[in-house]
Amino acid sequence: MASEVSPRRAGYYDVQVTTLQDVADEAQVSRAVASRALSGDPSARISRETRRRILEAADRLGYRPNQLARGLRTARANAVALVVPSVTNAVFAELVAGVESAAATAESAVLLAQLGANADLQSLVGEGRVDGLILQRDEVLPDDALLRLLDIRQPVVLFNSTLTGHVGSVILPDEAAARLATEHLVQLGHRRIGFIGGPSIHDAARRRQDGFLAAAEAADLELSAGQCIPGGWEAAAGASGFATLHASVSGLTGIVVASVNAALGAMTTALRLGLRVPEDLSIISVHDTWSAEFSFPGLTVVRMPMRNAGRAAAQMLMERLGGAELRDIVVAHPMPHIALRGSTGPAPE
Amino acid sequence: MASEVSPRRAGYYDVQVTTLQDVADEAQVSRAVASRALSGDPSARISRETRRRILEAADRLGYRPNQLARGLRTARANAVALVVPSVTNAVFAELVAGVESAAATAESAVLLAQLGANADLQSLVGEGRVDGLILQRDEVLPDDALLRLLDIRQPVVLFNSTLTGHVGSVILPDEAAARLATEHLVQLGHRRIGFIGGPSIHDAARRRQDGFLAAAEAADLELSAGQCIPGGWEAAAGASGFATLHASVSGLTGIVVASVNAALGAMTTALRLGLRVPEDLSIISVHDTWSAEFSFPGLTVVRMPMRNAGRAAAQMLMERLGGAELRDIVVAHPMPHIALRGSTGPAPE
DNA sequence: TTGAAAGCGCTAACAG
DNA sequence: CTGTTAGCGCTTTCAA
Repeated sequence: MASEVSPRRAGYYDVQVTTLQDVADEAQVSRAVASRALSGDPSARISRETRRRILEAADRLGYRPNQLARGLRTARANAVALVVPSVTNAVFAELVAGVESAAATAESAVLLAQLGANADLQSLVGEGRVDGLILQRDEVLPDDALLRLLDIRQPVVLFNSTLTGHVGSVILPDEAAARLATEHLVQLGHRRIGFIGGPSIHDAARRRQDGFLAAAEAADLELSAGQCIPGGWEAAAGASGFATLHASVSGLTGIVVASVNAALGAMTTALRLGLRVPEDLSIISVHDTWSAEFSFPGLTVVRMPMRNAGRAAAQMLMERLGGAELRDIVVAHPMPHIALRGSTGPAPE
Repeated sequence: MASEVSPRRAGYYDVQVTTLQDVADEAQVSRAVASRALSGDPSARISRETRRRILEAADRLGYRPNQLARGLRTARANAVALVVPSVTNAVFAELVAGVESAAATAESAVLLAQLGANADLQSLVGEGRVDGLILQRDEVLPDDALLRLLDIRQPVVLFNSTLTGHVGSVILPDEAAARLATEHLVQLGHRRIGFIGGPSIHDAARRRQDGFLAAAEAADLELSAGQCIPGGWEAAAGASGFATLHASVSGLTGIVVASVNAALGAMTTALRLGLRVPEDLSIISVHDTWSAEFSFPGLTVVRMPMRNAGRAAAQMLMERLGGAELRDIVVAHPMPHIALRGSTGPAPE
């Protein structure tokens, strides 16, 4: 009874897969009915028996819809792209997980991509492979260049950046996180606290600096020039940032670093300079990764709701594809909270 | 003169993009000619003047080919997937770069994906989005399950695994790397050297263990039971591996760890146990990452030709798509070599 | 409840 | 050298 999977014409088209037609043949119905039955749309009126036959046939033949054909027909790729500066950055592990979980709910695939030097979203998004994207800007692209980059037909959700002229951002509670980090050191008795920020181009970096400054002011800390400096997100930036800080400001007993990779770089530099952590110097940072857990000493960090932010970003994008408008939202749940490890301790003396 | 970009029918198809037809209209030629001119195929005989007009029109209209339509027509997605256990693992940074560079040469896109618990290559590859894939197996999937997973129509290049019943692997010089690492410790005077391997399920782990054992034998080291143990690729595995090793074997002055993340976990555990690195214990590992550079002490590692291996994998896959056969190859260029950092030093006494 | 037909954007065979 | 035509696999009217 089971009919053969139809052989395709030879020639340019020789990838033989089970098509909808094969399923329809097997179930003795037309393509149209098979399509409706498999779409899962409950409003499609199909007899119980026919639907069963079709589903069985599809199952027996191992049918998978061709997403290229489907996408061509419906003008929907059923995929979104998650674009980050560097996919191998452990900071993104939970972000990716959040995005994937929300996308899976909407039966959309997630394509990961890096925002390389030859940043060209057009080639990614302009060729129909994705319906929209979630983008984390990198350290170097200035606002106007980013805005030009975003001048595409597809919706874009910015991850942890707001941009004048663009609506659709998912923002983390950066200010609160940096404040919390600073307060932690203050509570441990630190009075001379330095701050190594993110790339000054990045608004998240500004928010974290604001958080540091607010907490410093609230605690009545005096900040000398050069005690609060810009840096970057990566280890090298943290390393050179700490070297600068150490050379220009004396007597620091604690530092807040805007991001975890930079903090690891800063801590290593401090240790190499002969400082003891946390006896001489406490270090705390924002974001959690396995590398913070497995550094020595373990790095105390403020955990951010990365997973939920990723989920929110994907959800908002999906809703946009369903017709809703993009908005700017803050994901503050769960609130930033401290993962206490070994890099912070009481201020010396 | 410039004609309007044609408005599409309203309805389900309302994504308005510039199509080939628009370019053809603008250049006053047929779609077919426009297609040939834009394909870049030099054997397509088109008058210089016509080609110029078409290229200009495409440029003026910002034409981008719809890859879904193209893929549907040619049965080629012009994309390959790179599937790894965890995209955020820094070990893959160079692998990704290598794959992307080779894919770019073939004008193929690279889609990154994680081999999650719900490992289902079918949904990735069976729906026409990619022409083939490069796969790095994870720690848990046994051979037979992997083989079943690979039972797909599209070609698969395995990264650093060989598998009976599957041809098409790109292998690193694991044995040489582990041997080199061990020899490095021997040259520093170490005689009691432990080994924390990868997941025993993984043939790369076996090769690295073989390298360790070969070097140990060549140097006439005596190995007591439990001195060479299986572990895993990640930090937690290295941490517990070291704890086991430390508890069961006394007097070790050096350890070789099969992979860098695990080595960082092992080193941290050693430091937390009060051992000094490298004064009491030297640690060396295979693979390089920024985290090895920025650990304290810096982790001495054996660098592997990850970038070239990635490039080779992608190249082989592209050639397969062009009709060639898959093979099993070893990428040993540049040869494994040591990046000397602070975690290794002369044996104590 | 089902089927016939059209067509998404593109490329390749073939004819002119 | 250029145009006509057909059709990749799918979904969605529209008519039966």
